[in-house]
Amino acid sequence: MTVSGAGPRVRFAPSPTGYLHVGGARTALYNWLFARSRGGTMILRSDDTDQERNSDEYARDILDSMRWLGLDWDEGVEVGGSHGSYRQSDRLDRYAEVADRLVVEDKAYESFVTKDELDTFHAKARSLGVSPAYDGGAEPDEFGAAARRMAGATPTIRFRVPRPGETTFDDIVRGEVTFEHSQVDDFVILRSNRTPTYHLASTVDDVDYRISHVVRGEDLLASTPKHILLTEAMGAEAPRYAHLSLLMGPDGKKLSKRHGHTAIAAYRDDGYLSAAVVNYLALLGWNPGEDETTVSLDEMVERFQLDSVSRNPAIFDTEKLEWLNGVYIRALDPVAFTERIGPLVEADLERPLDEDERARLQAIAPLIQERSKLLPDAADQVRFLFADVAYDETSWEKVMTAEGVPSVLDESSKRLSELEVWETDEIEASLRAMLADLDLGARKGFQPIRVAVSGSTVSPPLFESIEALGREQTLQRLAGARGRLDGS
RNA sequence: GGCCCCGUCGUCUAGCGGCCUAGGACGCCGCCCUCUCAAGGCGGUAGCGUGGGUUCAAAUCCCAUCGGGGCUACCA
Repeated sequence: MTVSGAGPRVRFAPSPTGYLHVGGARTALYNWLFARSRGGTMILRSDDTDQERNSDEYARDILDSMRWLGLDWDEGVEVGGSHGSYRQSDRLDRYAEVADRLVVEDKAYESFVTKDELDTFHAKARSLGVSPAYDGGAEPDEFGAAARRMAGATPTIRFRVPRPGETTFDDIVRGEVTFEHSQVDDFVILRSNRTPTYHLASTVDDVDYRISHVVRGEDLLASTPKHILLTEAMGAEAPRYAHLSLLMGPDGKKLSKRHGHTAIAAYRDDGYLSAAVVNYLALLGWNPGEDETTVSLDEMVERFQLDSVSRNPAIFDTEKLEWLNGVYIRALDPVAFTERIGPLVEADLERPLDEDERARLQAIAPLIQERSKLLPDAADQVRFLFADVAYDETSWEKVMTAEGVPSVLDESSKRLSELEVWETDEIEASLRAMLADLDLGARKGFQPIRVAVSGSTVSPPLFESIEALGREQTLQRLAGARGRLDGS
């Protein structure tokens, strides 16, 4: 029996300002693994306070991608929960209320300083080589703030960072980290349009929703003292933090579009299996132990340890992902595999497969299954079975111009036409007998047939392919190749 | 510039003072298997950024240095 509230409460809080990318997905995964391995609660929150950049399309994509990866959530967007809305845009009043209360308690104050003035302040500080923290002390004299206040301008609300002082916290993956308050600006918590900044909204939610562990990207490490200070100002106890290192591109730079796909959905669309993606993501910063590489979500849940997550930034390199995808494709049940590739084959052919074709596809499926790293690879490999032969010129040049090819085509055609049973074993026996009679090696003898039948030097195993193709088509293609030879 | 984080094969990582002649996986190379291509089997290539310490002993601890990254918004 599960006691409510016994385990940790974690949240994944993406902003719908972009697709769910691989870095975010890894953060989501680690949050999920932590919750699931500790009997905790996974919460999905939408940090949608940036009106300008939000979009429904992104919001949709994030949810779809999460579900595709198999990462579910117990509370949050679309599933609800006992804490009200899990969309920050629904809680704007709450954030303003907290900000106002902090002002009343003198833990925050109204500020009329403009962004430009502060930029100047920071630039000056930097040129002097000193820490650039703004503490509100210069207001209102040094700036035009007094005038603005008199003119009735709407202020921002800034948090009053206690000075002097420092904030230290014990990060679960990084260990003890300390920030001097002299490095922390009195930061804006409520904009002049009464809208909350990330720091306020995120912190208020973490407090209100009783988040016990904040697992997020390292880009937020330096913001953590702000969040802790805010939390304490609200009279709450700060959660434990775990900052995950960032994902890099192959060149060691921050991962971005120019390194290839960063959106999870793009991997799904390219024919990756979610199990492979999730497995690969898990490996980026965590190892299952026992020299193991291939692990299911269930196995990960069993072994996951947040404090053993790596501190090193990891480079996202798709080579290993591709290999893993191959592993998962091979592990698929043949029927399931056929069901996955069927639609891809039909899309490729731009027509539906009929009953007979489906059966033939199912028959060769196991053979192409072990030859596919990506699902669409499979469609490429079986195209010749359902469409007209398209000769690959390089392949043709390579094998069809050799001596003795005409006789191989003629002879194989003759023998196959005389075959009584159209089955792989019979086909192979007959063609091997032909090899012996013609005194040809397997390579020399079979490659022309392969090219004639499949159009390429690379194909699924020949005899099975011939069986799947059927006698009529096989003979027709053998003759077609023969004709092409004579014609050229 | 300032503050903070990080530094083991090309890549992801194991390692937490002697078990390290540094292990595994991907990649790459070779061999085997073989009707092509894969898959599979076997073998190989390649690394503790650098310099100082501490210690009988350091990849493991300390310092410095170099390198990479993050933050430094009325963006999240």
